[in-house]
Amino acid sequence: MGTRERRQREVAEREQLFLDAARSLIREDGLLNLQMSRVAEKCDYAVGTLYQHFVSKEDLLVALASDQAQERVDLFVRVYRAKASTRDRMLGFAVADIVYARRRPEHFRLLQFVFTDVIWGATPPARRQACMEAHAPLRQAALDLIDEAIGAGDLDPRGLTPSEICLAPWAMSTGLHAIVHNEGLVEQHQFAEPYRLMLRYINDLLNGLGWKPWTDSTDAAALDALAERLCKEVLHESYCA
Amino acid sequence: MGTRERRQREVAEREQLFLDAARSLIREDGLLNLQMSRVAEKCDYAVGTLYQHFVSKEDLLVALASDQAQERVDLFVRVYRAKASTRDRMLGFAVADIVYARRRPEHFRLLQFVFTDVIWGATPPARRQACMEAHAPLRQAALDLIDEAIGAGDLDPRGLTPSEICLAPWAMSTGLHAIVHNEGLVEQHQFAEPYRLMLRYINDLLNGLGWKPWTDSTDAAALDALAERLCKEVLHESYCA
DNA sequence: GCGAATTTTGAATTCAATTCATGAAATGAT
DNA sequence: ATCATTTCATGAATTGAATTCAAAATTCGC
Repeated sequence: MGTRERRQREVAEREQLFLDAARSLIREDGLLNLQMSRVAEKCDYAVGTLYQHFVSKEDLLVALASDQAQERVDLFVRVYRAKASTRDRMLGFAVADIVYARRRPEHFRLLQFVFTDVIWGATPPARRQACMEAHAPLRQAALDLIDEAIGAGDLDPRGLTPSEICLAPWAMSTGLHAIVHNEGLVEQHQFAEPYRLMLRYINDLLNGLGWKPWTDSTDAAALDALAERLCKEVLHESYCA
Repeated sequence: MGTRERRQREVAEREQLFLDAARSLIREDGLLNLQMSRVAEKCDYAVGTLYQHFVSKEDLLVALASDQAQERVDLFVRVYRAKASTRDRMLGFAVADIVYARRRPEHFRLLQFVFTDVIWGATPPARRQACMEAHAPLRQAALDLIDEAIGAGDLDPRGLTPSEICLAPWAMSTGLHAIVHNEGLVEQHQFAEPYRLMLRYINDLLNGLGWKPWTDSTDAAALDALAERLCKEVLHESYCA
């Protein structure tokens, strides 16, 4: 009978409603001021109902991070499938992140917060697992591309596993997002265009890793053009938003 | 009269007492379980007294992060002053961080947490300022070294400012610390020796940035030897602890 | 030693997260 | 359709930790 399924769907819809409400409240008042009762109120449900979906505030935050991951994954997959060299596509992942960071400025701040051990450690294992799984395709896309590059002879792993190679740009972009999304750090040091720098650094890193073809990092125009092209053709979005 | 100064010193000592107590409680029970009343209790003071030093829990955490920075700064300064090529010293900063991360495993987790905008945003401006200043020498050491390298012809900035060059390894190491110090990420992907990888990535990055002399990243033994040497001679610490 | 000023104290307050007794709605057997 | 049963939604009440603040203790200047 379809009754159970309908109910299941309604519950899923309500969960999405809560997540959207939380996201919108975070945009308005910041993560700092998010209150569970406000989330419930905004959806015209009692707090108890909210707690049937998320056993704690941490649970809600991690669920939200997982939910938002899908959109980022979609961008990564499009880059992975793009018609371009392995190297351009690797850089393209960074471009995808730049686009995504602009579209959802709160996302990386949320990610940074939930991956803090204070929050992560207070989150139920099942939810953590789901969050890891929601993000896994990002890594997988990078790993697949690395495999492809090795297979095509574009990249000599020189003793590293694909997973280890993947870690390098991952760390670089994680670190940059963390630095950029922190008021106080940027405002103090005033990096003109941190994300433009990110592309250059990753390009340098890929050169250092020996990913062919070697590409001149000095040629900012060429990097911009590549980013531009990927944004337009692959992500259907303008680069300088 | 020395009365005021004595009192001032007593207050400073007590502040240190609180910070040490907080650090020790965090080591025992984790950041998640830190309670202001416990910190006060552990020092045999009333909570109110604790609140004369730190206006909020966030304030205490940021103060703790600032306090711990000094030790890390000392390591950086020793590396900066070491007798070694500019390039070896740049890598040496990473070695210093590795040593420091081993000595104070909680430090990077705390840093990651306090630089979260939830915590940072709830911290009084004066304390934030102090925290930035406590960390500034790390950056300064790197900047000085970069200037020296450019001056000595070891490094062609190729259009980047020293500050921008500095950002690259900074982001890389920030990102790696964040990934490494997060249970769940490492445990899942099982990177054998993440910090050994860090040296290699930074080495690759320096190659990519064109920092001379070009150094073979494949030669793990050479990197280990350098790390070993720096640990022993400069940091007076064994590398494989 | 004495009153004013400063500091310390910890019980009381606050405030958001979380629980749970209650009643409402859905289900399903008769 | 009716009633017993289970399941679900509710929001007032509870909890627990951060924070406050009036009273007590201490220090200071004379």
